[in-house]
Amino acid sequence: MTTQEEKTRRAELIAAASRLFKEQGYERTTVRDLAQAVGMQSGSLFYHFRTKEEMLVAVMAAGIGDLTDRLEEALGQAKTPMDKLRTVCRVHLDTLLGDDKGALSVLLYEWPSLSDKARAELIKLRDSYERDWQQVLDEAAAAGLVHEDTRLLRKVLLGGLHWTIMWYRPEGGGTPSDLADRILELIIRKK
Amino acid sequence: MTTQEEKTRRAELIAAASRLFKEQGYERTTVRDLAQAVGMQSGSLFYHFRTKEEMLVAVMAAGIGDLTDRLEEALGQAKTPMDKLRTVCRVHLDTLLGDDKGALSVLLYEWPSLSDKARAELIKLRDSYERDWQQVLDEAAAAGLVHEDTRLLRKVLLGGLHWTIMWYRPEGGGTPSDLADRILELIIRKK
Amino acid sequence: MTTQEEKTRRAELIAAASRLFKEQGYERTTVRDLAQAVGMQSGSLFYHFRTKEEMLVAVMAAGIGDLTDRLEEALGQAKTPMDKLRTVCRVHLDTLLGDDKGALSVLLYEWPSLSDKARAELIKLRDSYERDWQQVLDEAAAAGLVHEDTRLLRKVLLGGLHWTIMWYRPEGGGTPSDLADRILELIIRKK
Amino acid sequence: MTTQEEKTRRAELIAAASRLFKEQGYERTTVRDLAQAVGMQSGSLFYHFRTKEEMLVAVMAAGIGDLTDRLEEALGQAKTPMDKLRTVCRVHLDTLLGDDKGALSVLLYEWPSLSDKARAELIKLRDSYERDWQQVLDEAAAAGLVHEDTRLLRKVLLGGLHWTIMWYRPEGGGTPSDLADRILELIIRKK
DNA sequence: GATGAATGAGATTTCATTCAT
DNA sequence: CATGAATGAAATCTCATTCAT
Repeated sequence: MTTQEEKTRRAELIAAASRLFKEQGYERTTVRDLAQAVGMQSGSLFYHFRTKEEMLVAVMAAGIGDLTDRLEEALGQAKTPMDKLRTVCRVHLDTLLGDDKGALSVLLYEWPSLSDKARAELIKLRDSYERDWQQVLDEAAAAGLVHEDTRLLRKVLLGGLHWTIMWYRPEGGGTPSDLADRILELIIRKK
Repeated sequence: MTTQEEKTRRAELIAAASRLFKEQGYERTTVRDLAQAVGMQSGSLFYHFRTKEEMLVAVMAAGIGDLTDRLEEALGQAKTPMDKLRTVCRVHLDTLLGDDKGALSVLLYEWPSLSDKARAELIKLRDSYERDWQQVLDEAAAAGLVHEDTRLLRKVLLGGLHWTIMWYRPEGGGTPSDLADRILELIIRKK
Repeated sequence: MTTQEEKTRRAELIAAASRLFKEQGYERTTVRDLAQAVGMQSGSLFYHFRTKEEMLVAVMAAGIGDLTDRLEEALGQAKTPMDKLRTVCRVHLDTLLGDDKGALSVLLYEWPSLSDKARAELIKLRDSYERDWQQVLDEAAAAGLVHEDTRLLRKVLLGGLHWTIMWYRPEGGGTPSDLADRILELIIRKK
Repeated sequence: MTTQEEKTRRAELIAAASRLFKEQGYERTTVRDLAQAVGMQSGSLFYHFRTKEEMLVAVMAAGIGDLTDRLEEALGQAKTPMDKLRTVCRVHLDTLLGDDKGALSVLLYEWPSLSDKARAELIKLRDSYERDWQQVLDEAAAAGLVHEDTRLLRKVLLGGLHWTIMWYRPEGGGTPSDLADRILELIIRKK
């Protein structure tokens, strides 16, 4: 029960932090902003998290964990290399640009705000996500769908997708999935 | 003479700010850090710049201005669409990853730190740079070298290039120009 | 209880600020002075007041509010026009020159230190006090006690009273009430 | 010649300081404001005045000196006690409220900004002015025009006149001389 | 006489964090 | 679990003043 509520409160906090860190940036978001967003006093936050950075880490970990989960679930239903390729791109943009809290964009753009220690922890999670991507790209390359330098392709394509957050506007820009498909077109080799 | 020295001092300050903002981020760099880097007292900074943000803007304006200059000069010597394509990518990565002060990476990654007013000023400069890119991509598409959705391609390719700063390491990664060529390969259509 | 303590702490701060602003002037009083006077760190002040100016406004509002309260209470016990006339003068000088914290003299002499916004808020309070004066003077004029240009008289007499703070010395100067009576003599017509 | 120009420059500075100290207050006026108002750099001020306070003293001394001069000249032409009474009031308000630079109001309202040492110097000048007033009031009392407690009357009347600067507005308020006459009415005994 | 650059002390304010209740 | 108050270090910025040129 207590644990239940604890989980709830923590989750609320992480959701609020995601949103605020995304909107205003980590450094510019104060502990008071965070507390106010969930209706508590700033001192109370420190019952749930030991430091502000711990909140940032929690947001990021939730972001990357959630993303990986979504990806693996979606990949389970994709059969062909082409299907899988489409899936990785769509899931990435749906998560990044969809109207969820924004944990993924915090992960990307507040990376330099992390201390070295915190970074190490998160790198593992990120690597696991990128491993999934790597597999999909390798299969696609084997099928002649994309350039065979898949390690480079992974980094560049992910970079291109990440950057969409700087310019994508839902109004008149199509859905994130549409955009993912159009971007994929740019790097697909003719069959 | 006076103007000369003024330029020198201001330029020194901008160079130091570029470096520090890149290394530590804008928010985490204090005016004391900045002052110390050029050997003055923190109060003296404000003789040259009215606010810390004004320094950020100066760094960014210098970064994008310098980049545009370099690009236009280099494009003057490029003849074919393919040459031009290679040029825009190379100049971009040389500037971003080369061992200069890092003004360009500050421009990219501290964009959210700007006030709306400051942003407006810089958008003009950025647009001018992107217009050059657009022309090159349009020519390349006309020659069948790249996908014809050049507006999207511009954004995605630039995003991919921008992101290299997150993972590129000079040791064993080839030169920035090499990397530019390899990235270009990923989106070039067969001739 | 909490409210009680809150009130206490805030009141302490206002009292200290009254004294210091009176003694040294608003601009020359630092927040460190203020904090030290109540035994806290300078940063802690900003838990209670958002800015230094907010403290000035609080001092002034307390000063004028207190003065109006005293006046209205005292007027309740005055019967004749002459009694009332004596009352307004006495209350004014007792408050201004009496050994309370000095909020009223801060109100008078730091008026130009206020921002326009803050001033507007206080003008209402001041007007309410001057309305009480106006009534008393009007009654006195009707009774032939003072010159009938009561609006001018109000301003000039109040000015004369305000200015006493520049020269009144308790030692050998009589009490503030005595002084009030003597000043009143200067403008009384008919006995 | 040099002395001539020196005088000119100094006078310019004092005039500008009068105006700025009156408009913004002494503490809120920066040395840069002052310098800019006469078209020089802030460092150059210190050739003419050793400190900022020295400028304040110069403004005040000029203010009180000028006032005394005007008064003594005007008194020379006044014959009767009543004439003289009118003269002291008119000269005072003309100088205080007239559209000159405002040195007199600076004298009155920035008095607390002075260091003790500077104050001592100015007190002499002020006393000389008040002695002139005292004589006029004494004559007037002897003639039965005003209350015989002339020392108190001097202080209170001067206070009332000083305070006009807080509320007098040229538009629709009559001239300063008119106002002086009306104020005089308030304290004149029946003829 | 004047300037431009710098100084350096100090101002207000911010904010993550602590802790008694 | 939460609060309200406070801490204290540090941040940006201000400004009278100095001084070499």
